[in-house]
Amino acid sequence: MLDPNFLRQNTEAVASNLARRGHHFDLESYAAIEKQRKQLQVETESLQSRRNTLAKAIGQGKSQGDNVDDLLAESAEVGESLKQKSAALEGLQSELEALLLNTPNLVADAVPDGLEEADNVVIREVGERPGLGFEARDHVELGAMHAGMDFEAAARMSGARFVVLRGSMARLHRALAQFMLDTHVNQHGYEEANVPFMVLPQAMQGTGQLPKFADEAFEIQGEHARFLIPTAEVPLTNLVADQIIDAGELPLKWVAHTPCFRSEAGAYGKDTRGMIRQHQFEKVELVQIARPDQSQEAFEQLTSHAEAILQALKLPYRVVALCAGDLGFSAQQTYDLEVWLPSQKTHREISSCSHFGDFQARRMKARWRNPETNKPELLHTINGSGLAVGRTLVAVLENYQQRDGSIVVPEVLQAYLGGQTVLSVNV
RNA sequence: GGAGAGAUGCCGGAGUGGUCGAACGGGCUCGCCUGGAAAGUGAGUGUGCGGUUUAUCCCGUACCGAGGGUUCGAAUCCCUCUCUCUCCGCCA
Repeated sequence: MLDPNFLRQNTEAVASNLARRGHHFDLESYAAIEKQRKQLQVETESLQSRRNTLAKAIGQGKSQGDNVDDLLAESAEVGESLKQKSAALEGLQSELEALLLNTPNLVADAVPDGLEEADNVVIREVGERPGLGFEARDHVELGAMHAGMDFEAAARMSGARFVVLRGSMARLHRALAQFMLDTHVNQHGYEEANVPFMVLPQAMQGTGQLPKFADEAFEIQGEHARFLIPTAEVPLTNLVADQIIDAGELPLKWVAHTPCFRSEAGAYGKDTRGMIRQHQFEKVELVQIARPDQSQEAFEQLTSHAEAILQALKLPYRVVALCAGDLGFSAQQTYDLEVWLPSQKTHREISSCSHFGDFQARRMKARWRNPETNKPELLHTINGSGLAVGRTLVAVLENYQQRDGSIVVPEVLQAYLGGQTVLSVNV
């Protein structure tokens, strides 16, 4: 959520910033609502003030045996008009809140201009593409050769966009997740967390998935509304919701391995083949909660932590700075990490690292106590995939495939597979 | 699933209709004391929103788990919900 105060005082600057990402902020209707709100709030509060004064006087008068009929009469009048004013005010305030909840974050200055994917800027390219010397098979084909990916069985029980992994594919998938967790915990100083996979609507609102993107998440039927998490960002970031964190504890660095559930509404016909876009996938997620003056550095650092996994796996990738129009709703700045897929002869997103500034923190009421002011101030939140496990599996299979379809096990994973160095087709 | 108890400020814990933003204790901050420290001692110590100012100050308002109600007036009374704890049952 944007700072309402800042918005009030810099409305046009906000509107032109949001225009960078292609969001139209309706200046006129905002100004109209805001003007009414101000007037109504002043009126309401002065009525409340009058009511409090009267109530006090009535109490005192009664205790002294005075006649308080006049005061009671006025109080009844005040109560009546207060009822109307406050109802009107409430309506306006929720209108304003709805507007704010549906307004995306401001775009950081460093973000490149542009409205489409084509305007994204490649910042660096790392690693060497494998010289296979033969036509690359895609992961679906490789999975089939290893009898390790059963899309049909998954479809029978769960419908489209699911997969059953078996044997070496399941084990390789698990090894990847374990390796990522261990690396972030042991090398990068993150605390491992195991979190709920279902959350209440307010948690989804805190990180920005609600109210605007309800149709992209799975909602649980039941007594209470709950959502399957679309990413561990939601439970991890919400760890600081409604909290005031001591300065000494910052930055908080969390990592969690969770399933992620996405309805992929609006993605019909896109990536229908294979494991690239599923309703359920696994991800190792990094989250940092930082003080504002250190958040930019934390963002760059977190990105490098995600990159470290790709580097350790010796997967070729590139870092892309998303242009303003391609930024997610809550993000002020985002780097995507895209891994090279030989079968598609292109880079595909395998991680997205974003800086949210205080946008999520304001929604969550996540604050820290600034020792300089001794006041609670909003935190900054940062997160990124480190990495998407399913897509990493795809990348490993495709980049490490041999002519006969066997897969060389990346060195760092061998310990997780009992020392195995190759996954052969005929086993 | 059944029975009961509870939810108050950074923490503990009072408060059962008015002068309660909330006693008291602890903690913390700033002083005093001291060669320094402990002990002692004095003062201070919530947040959101709005107005004003915009560096503060100040004023108003709201907040005692959440939402609704009764009342001139609610932390205090009533209703609903959520969460926590204890006992029983069930269960991975």
